[in-house]
Amino acid sequence: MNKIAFDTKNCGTCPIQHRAVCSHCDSAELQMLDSIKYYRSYEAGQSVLWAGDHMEFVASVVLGIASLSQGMEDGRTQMVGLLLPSDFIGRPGRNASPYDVVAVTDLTICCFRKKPFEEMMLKTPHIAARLLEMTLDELDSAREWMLLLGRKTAHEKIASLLTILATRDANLYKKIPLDGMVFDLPLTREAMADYLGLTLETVSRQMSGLKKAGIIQLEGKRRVTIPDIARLMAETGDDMDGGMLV
Amino acid sequence: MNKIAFDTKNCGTCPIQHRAVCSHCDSAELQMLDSIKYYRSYEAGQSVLWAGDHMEFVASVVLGIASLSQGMEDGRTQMVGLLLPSDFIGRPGRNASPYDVVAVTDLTICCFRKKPFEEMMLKTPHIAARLLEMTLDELDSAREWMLLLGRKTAHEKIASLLTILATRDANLYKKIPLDGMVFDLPLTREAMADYLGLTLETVSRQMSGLKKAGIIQLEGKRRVTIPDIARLMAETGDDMDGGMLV
DNA sequence: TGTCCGACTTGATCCTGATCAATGTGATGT
DNA sequence: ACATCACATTGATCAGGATCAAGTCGGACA
Repeated sequence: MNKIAFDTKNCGTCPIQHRAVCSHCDSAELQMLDSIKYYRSYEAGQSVLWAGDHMEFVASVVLGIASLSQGMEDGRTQMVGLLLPSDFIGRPGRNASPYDVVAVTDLTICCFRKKPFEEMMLKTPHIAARLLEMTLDELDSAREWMLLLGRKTAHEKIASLLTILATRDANLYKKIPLDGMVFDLPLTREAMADYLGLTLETVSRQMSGLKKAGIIQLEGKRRVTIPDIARLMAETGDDMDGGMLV
Repeated sequence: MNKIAFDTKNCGTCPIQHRAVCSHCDSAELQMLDSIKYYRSYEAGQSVLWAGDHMEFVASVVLGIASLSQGMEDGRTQMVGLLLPSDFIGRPGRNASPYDVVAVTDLTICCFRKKPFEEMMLKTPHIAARLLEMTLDELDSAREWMLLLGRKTAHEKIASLLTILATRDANLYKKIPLDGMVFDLPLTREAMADYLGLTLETVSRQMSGLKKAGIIQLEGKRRVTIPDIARLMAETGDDMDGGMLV
């Protein structure tokens, strides 16, 4: 998944988003980026963009989580992207978002005015290269997600999501994925359902099932303890060798 | 979907794959690409690459259709990509395919040796830009596909697939999508099922259903006639305004 | 001409997850 | 302390697709 490390040195006041687009920033580039950037913050549940909205910026997630969703007329919705700190919003050469972008948790993004950002991209090829790399990573995770949506059972879907969230949390805080780990679900049951292509009732039932089976413990609605991560991963249906293909 | 037009002028002996990676080829670039390329052909059903295989090339589809699939241990598989002429196979900076690549129809691809191709990419930024554009297009269609897998009924899935294949056929031969159009399904029922996250029996039943409803006509197993494309599209569940977001 | 085989169709039944409905829980504010 | 509200759980029932099991069709080949 090639995420940017959560590390503030080298990049001054706005580290994450700079390094998200550029891992070899020189000071001229930093200065350029600084001059075209501004921040926006949203509360959990707020909409950042509606599908079809004009976008005058591209942006990078600084703090919190955002989702991309596609909707159908009758109200059915499917989440198609989950954006974490350092992930990129928007697309060079596109003026409108084809997706709803929603703040899942409280969210801060760093926006870059589109026109100058695109000009800068033309002048600094390694920014384009970095974007290509990030986009290919996103494509890979979209394809993994397609397998989940098309072929996994509700049970496997939930186990997969918990594994993803747990692993992500472990990486974020630079812990090795550990048995006995505790973390807070950043998603409501409804958001989990949208992610997994299920109803929120099914999500709730499956969570209760995993709890009864002793695979997870729940404290309140959001706090999850995973006593034995291998046991959870055994429920995902995934290949266990897990060797990342480079 | 930003596909390359099926047009041979300007690009000599190997037009499609060159223009797939480069819409502004100059002769030095063409010469360079020529020197590192070779062709491979496969029969329908043959495997091009197994997941995990070492890849010494990147490639571009010249003729025919290939699929990317993910498998699970127990044999369940999900198609995650359908590659048409001009589509790109492989990823700069990656040595093994994470997917099974299979020739859906008879297939010819044009391979470029990976090392020199990557070196060339570094020297010619518009190739990287073109790859970024293509990758973003693929990401968009993957996300559309996720909505289909997660939220559409079997009925809507089939209608969507037929619409996609019909539209694609119409574009390929530069016909305006037309009522009364006839085309051959390039996919077996099983491949359709893998594409849609269904079983082949369900695919078959839904096809029969559409036929009984008079929305499509079937001659033999593969030849499809669509008397009224709007009527088919009404079954997809999709937004009808269809304005491509640029 | 027959038979063989793979691709497809159709039928009967089962089961997972959706739907509809009621209830529970905890945080917030008054 | 209580009302309120959003979020979550649980139950009862239903239905869309999966599964298991025969059959059909059409082309290749002896």
